[in-house]
Amino acid sequence: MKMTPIQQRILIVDDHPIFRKGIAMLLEHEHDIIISGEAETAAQAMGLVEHQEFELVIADISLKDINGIELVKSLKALKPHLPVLVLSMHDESLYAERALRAGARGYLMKQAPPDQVVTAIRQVLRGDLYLSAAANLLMLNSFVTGRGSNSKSSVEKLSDRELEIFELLGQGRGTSMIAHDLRLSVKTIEAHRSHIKTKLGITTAPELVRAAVEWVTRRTGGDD
Amino acid sequence: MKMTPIQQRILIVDDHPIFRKGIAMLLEHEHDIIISGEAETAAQAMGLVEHQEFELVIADISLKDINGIELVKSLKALKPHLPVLVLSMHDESLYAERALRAGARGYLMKQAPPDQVVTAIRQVLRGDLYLSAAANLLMLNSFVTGRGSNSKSSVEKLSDRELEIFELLGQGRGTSMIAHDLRLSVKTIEAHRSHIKTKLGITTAPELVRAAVEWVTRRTGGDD
DNA sequence: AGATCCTTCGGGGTTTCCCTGATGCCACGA
DNA sequence: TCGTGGCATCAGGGAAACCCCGAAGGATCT
Repeated sequence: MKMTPIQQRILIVDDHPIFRKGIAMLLEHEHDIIISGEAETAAQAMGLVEHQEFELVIADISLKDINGIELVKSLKALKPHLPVLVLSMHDESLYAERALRAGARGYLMKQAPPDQVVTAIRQVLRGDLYLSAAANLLMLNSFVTGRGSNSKSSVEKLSDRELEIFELLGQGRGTSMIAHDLRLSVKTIEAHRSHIKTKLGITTAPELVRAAVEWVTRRTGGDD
Repeated sequence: MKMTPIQQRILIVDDHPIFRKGIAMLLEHEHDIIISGEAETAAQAMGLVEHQEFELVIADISLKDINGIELVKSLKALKPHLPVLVLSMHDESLYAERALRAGARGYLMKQAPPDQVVTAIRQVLRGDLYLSAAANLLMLNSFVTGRGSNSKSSVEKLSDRELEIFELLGQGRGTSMIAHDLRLSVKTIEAHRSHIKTKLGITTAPELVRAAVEWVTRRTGGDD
């Protein structure tokens, strides 16, 4: 019998098996923490959360079915007190802010050193917020300038849902495909497209796709 | 002393520490394989390869300093017989072809199941090529149709007119716009689009635009 | 309590997409 | 010289996407 009275059960949501292994390895020597669930998609994650108890969810931003931000919202709706730590692969303050607004309790980039990851997990488990240093600065910046103002890359002005659709457009997905992915009406996607165009000052459909593709490749294959 | 006569030394190049841990965990029980080097950037990797001996390099596509493809080329220049296994986040065809052309001996996506990763490592160590199933199909497509002389970026197969239209598509021009620009019938542009899609192995309209945009941005702001 | 987004859709008209041809043109080889 | 085949040009017609309207239920902020 050990001294550890309660083990903190964690659910990992990430579509990269190797990455999940990495987290597992990090927590190998933290005996009071145990990974008691893994999911590759948001849908799987929701299913697990419904039937099992967890003390923490670690979720990636980019999942296959839906955006990680949406997953955070869904989780909040189902289990308001279940803390979520959000991981993202390529920094960007954009997602940090959205993640916290959606109810996440922490935000961390995957480039973070291992000890920082453990720190973040412990901090969120304790009930605190965790923001990595880089995200921290950017958050401050965006609070000072007055919350979602203009000076940014104008993609900032998109809502969560709009951004999600913008990204899918940038991956070469068509309207009806996206509607199917998100289980929404084609009409809804059309409305979002229209709103995105307005916000970005774009007038034609092909220009919208071009902007989306360039934005996605800039953050996926880019240097920034 | 164990029976293992030679340990295969591996260098991992990836800017995500957690991911490197994940690979390490996968190879924990493969006693003839050892991770004897880790690097976060291409520059670091080159430094290590100069001073140490490795039997295999596992490299991510998206690094901080330069593209992983360029790293493969540099490694080939320095150690022509050192095999490289390339990992990538979530795209598929675009980089697989480039990676192999640059001299990589294998291509794998990070979504791959753990056992597939081990298989890939062993296969490349043995001297074989490794292509994941999804990449496989796309490569076959481009080799079979390309056969012999070219097998270039497959955009080479487009006729002059088709290439012209492809470029305009990549600039975000719509069908009717292009028709007007070139003083042609909309029907003609539609025919060209259709032919381009066939030649590039593309099935949907949005994918065509995405391919065109990526090609154009790579050509104007590009690397190779 | 009102204003303002966000998100979700429908109607209806216009445009684009896509499949199936069809017509000249030109080059290459049997 | 006569196919054969790629290239460029277009039409018809049905399906799908796009675009301009409107609208309703929520969330948030003032």
